[in-house]
Amino acid sequence: MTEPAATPIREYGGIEDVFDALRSEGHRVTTPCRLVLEALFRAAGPISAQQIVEDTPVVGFEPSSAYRNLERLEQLGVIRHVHLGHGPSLYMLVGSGEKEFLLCERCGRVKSVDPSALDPLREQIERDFDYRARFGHFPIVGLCATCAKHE
Amino acid sequence: MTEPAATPIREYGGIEDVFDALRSEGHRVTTPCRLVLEALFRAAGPISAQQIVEDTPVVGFEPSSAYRNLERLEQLGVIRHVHLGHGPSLYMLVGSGEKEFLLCERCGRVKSVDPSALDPLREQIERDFDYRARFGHFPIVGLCATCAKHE
DNA sequence: ATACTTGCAAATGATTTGCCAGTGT
DNA sequence: ACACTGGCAAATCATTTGCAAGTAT
Repeated sequence: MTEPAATPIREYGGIEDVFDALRSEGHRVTTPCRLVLEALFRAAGPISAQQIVEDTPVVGFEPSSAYRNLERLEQLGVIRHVHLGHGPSLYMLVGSGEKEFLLCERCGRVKSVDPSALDPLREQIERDFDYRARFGHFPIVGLCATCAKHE
Repeated sequence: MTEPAATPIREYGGIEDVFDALRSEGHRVTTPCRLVLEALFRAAGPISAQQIVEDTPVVGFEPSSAYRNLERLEQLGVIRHVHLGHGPSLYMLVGSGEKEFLLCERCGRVKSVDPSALDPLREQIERDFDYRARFGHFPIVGLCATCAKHE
């Protein structure tokens, strides 16, 4: 692994701040760490570890390194992941608008909503079942309007 | 695979009816098919393919056969499965009280509830998001009362 | 300098598939 | 009889781990 980063990501803003924050907390900002974060900054939405590696044309950038960095960054609260049905975990940056998800298990479409939009639901679940529901890690799964009609 | 079935399951009632139903629809009731169904009839709750094989001391009963039969039986509507967080799919008989689930992602505890208990929730989700939520295949995930306190 | 990280290969866990032999109807 | 199934081995997919070599601080 000797190539420079694929693209300077400066224009997305913020990534250097993440590097600084990591360093100031005593963590090392290594090449794979940077590549993972750059891919996540580049991404339009939640992406898999495999996508992160594929979207990064740097020889020697290994899935295992991506996973190790994803785990570390998640523990540090920089990123998080969601399980959308079957399929791999999808990772995203924390902070850029916390979201919770509704997944259509027929067409796979994902609706991202503001947690506050689900608060009434959460309250009802809390009241009825004494559970604090969270839909940011595992989404609400069902059928979207379109697919519900086709059933 | 030449051994007789591990245990006669007659006392659980109903399994012979399932065999008859399968045969009358032109499906073959083979040894692995019986073993899978027997394990599911025996089980207290949803169990994994691995548990099914482990709970069945019949040499030559292979995971692949268990999976093939689980898939078939599911397509026939005899069984279904749920994804409880990480970990393998858990299979159960259909009909013996349809349930939907709430999973505590901290302690792993699962609460099974009658679908009707979630209908108000479903209505709210339908109203607010135009989604028909179903929690029988993917549960509601969050924190149970106990774990919510410890957070 | 040195502890933390990596690259790479091999292991893991859940599940699937290929293929030919076996069996339920 | 014969198509549907099974056993078994190997493949797949997502992810993890072991370990010696590399590197960020």
